[in-house]
Amino acid sequence: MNRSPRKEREWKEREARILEVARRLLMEHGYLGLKMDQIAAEMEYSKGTIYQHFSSKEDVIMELAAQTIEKRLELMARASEYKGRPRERIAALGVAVELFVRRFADYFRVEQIIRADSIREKAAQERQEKLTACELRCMGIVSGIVRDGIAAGDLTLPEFLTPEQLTFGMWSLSFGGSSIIVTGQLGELGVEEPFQAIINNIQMLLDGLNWKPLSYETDYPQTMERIAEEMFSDLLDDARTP
Amino acid sequence: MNRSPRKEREWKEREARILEVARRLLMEHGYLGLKMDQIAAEMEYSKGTIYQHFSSKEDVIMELAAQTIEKRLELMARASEYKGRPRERIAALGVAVELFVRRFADYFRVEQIIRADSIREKAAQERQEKLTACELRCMGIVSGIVRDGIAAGDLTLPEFLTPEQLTFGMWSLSFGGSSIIVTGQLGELGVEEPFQAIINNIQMLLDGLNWKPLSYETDYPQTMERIAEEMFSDLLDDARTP
DNA sequence: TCATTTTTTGACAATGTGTCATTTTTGAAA
DNA sequence: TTTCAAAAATGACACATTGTCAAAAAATGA
Repeated sequence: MNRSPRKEREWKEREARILEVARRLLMEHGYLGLKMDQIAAEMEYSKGTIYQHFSSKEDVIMELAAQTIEKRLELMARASEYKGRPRERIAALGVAVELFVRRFADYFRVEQIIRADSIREKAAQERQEKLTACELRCMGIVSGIVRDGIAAGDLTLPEFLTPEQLTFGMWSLSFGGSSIIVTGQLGELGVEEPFQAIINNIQMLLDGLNWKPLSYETDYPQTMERIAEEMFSDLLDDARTP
Repeated sequence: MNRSPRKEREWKEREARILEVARRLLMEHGYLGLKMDQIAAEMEYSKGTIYQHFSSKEDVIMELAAQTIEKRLELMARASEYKGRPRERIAALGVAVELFVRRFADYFRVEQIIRADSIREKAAQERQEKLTACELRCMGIVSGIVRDGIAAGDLTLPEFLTPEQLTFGMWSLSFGGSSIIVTGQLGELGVEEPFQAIINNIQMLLDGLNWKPLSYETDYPQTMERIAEEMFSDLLDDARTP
């Protein structure tokens, strides 16, 4: 349909700007408060033009979500490259995911929104698939490391737990915890340092499975500190002391 | 404002019917597909009457959510009464929550929806507080049992994990896992028996913390089976074999 | 320069929420 | 049984927002 040398670039730039504005407005006013008219106004384009890029408001949000997951996938992929024993690589993933949630809290809130029904359905097919594929690859990275651990002889799973089920467990802990954190209602509950709590709970889970080296045999906090500095220095700055 | 002997009963009955219809429509068509007009039509009342009970669509959903949490609190409170060692009582909570999610999957999806932004804000103040209070009491039940475990000498938490943080961990695992299950996209990921997986992961977590009796010292699956039959026979029927 | 194609625009139809003046029902006193 | 004021129910309406599309404007290139 479309062909153009530099037109293509301009088109992409504009799409990026739409998403930028949309993300800001979404964070400011929430799902119900995001208005297509307002996006158009802030962009100094008309609504019709926005609809040239996206088929609906939900479609915009879906694309924001896709960006989210891609960002996380990127960080996780980076972390999984860490040279070390499998359990240390899991710790590296922990660093990645924590940094992701802290540094891109807005991204995460978008993920929350699209999980609530209906929104997914109204988005373009293509975007949905992109998103599902990304999620799958994220899971794949984790369960790959679990299998590496088994192969290395560091981990023997009980017969009632498959690698996918363990992955699901860590995923649930991380996702559920982050959801609760981001949604707010945590302050009143007296949970200190919730991010650290997620990581510590995962450590205890892995200890329970006797995944070597155990948490008291290795200084994982130090390892994670090092990983953060070595692999994610670009994202670090103030995220450590909020 | 209102006073009436049997009027009051009729009012409550109608409110219950509104919620019943709303819940069904919400489950059928999702958040965006829930129309106040349609609720009115199915009720054979006019829209204005619905608005006498609820200030907005979001307010209706919020009340559905409050029912959700109340239901869960009820089941959890029942489970916590189990006469046994603290870790067994945690297992009882596991039974309760699993039954809750399976038996009241629709309730849970509502909880999902209200976590996505904005909806909360548009609901009546009173309903919001009711909901937060319920959540707090749910957490309280769990951390109470954790403290009982410590007091009984069955559990010694490492200095880096408070009872609230452990509670937060189990909560995240359970909530996150249930969210992922209910939202669907699980089939493609190759996770078998996800409910059992949640429970097993929690068991491994508690083993990692050395909470006695450890999972291989006691037949927890059998214990849970028994608890289900003794304490929750009214909810059991087909929930065991889906 | 001007004809043709592409892009942008914003008025508009469609849909839905929440309100409120008007109508209907209720129930107690006459 | 009739009467009438208070309470409850109604649905037309005002308003907001989405998504569309014919018309206007801009870009292209001969």
